[in-house]
Amino acid sequence: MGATKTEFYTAAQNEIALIAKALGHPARIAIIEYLLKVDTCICGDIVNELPLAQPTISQHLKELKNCGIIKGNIEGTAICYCIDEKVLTHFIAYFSTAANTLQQKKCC
Amino acid sequence: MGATKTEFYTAAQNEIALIAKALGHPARIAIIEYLLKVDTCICGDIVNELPLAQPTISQHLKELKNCGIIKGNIEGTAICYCIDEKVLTHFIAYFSTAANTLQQKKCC
DNA sequence: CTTATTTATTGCAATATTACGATTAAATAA
DNA sequence: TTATTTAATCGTAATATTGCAATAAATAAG
Repeated sequence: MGATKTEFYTAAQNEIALIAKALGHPARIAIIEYLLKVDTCICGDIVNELPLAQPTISQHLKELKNCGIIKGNIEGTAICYCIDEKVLTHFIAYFSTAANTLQQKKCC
Repeated sequence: MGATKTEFYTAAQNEIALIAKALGHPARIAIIEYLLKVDTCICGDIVNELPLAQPTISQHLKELKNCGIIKGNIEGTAICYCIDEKVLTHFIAYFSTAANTLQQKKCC
C-alpha cells in the first residue's frame, strides 16, 4: 500500500494528474513564474532566485521536464529552460472543458 | 528536512500549488470527472465507481474540499458534492494568463 | 430507543516526496 | 592538459501521501 493505483485510471486521467502533480509545489510554480518573467530563458539563476539549493532546483526542474511542461535546450555551458506551450495549452483546455460542462448544470 | 518551505513563497503561489496538488492524483481527477458526468450530484456512489475503499475516497474528497475545488452540502443522510466553479475558474485564469504571457515571447 | 445507512476519523504499513551535502559529468576557457 | 563553470546524480534523513481495516459519528427509519 501507499502507491497510487495508476493502472485503474485512463491514460488521459493519469496524464492530467501528472501535470497537475508537477505544478503542485510552490517552488515549481515559482520556477514557472520565473521562466515567464525573464526575457532570455538562460536560467541557471533560478538557483539565485529561490531559497533552495542547486540539487533541489535541479530535481524540481526534472519533474517539470518529466511531465513535459518545460523543456531544456543545451546552450553552451548553460541550459535554456522553456515552458512548452503545447502542454500548457492542453492542460488549460482540459479544465476549460470541465468548466464549460459545469456551467450547463448549476447543481448545488 | 523533507517538508516544503511554504513560507518562502507568495500566497498566490502557495494557493495555486495547493489546488494543483489536489488535482495531482488520478483518483481525484476521476472524482472530478464523475461529478461532471452525473446529473444529480448526490454522490456516495463515487465509491462504487472507483476501485478504492470508502475511507480512501473520503480522504480524497477531503483533500479536494481543503483546496476549495469542491464543496459538500449535507442532504439528509447523504452528502451532495459539487465543483466550486469560482475556484476552478480562478485556477484556469492563472494558467491562461501564463499562456498569454508566453505567446508574446517565443524564446526556445 | 434501536437499527440501518452514509460518511468521517483513527491507526498503521507501504511508498513517495522534499531537501541538501557530496560527488560526478559535461562543456568551455585558459 | 588543467581549471572553471554549470547542471545532474547519489545517498540519506525528514516528512508527506496513499490505501485500507476497524471504528466512530450522524442522521433516518421503524
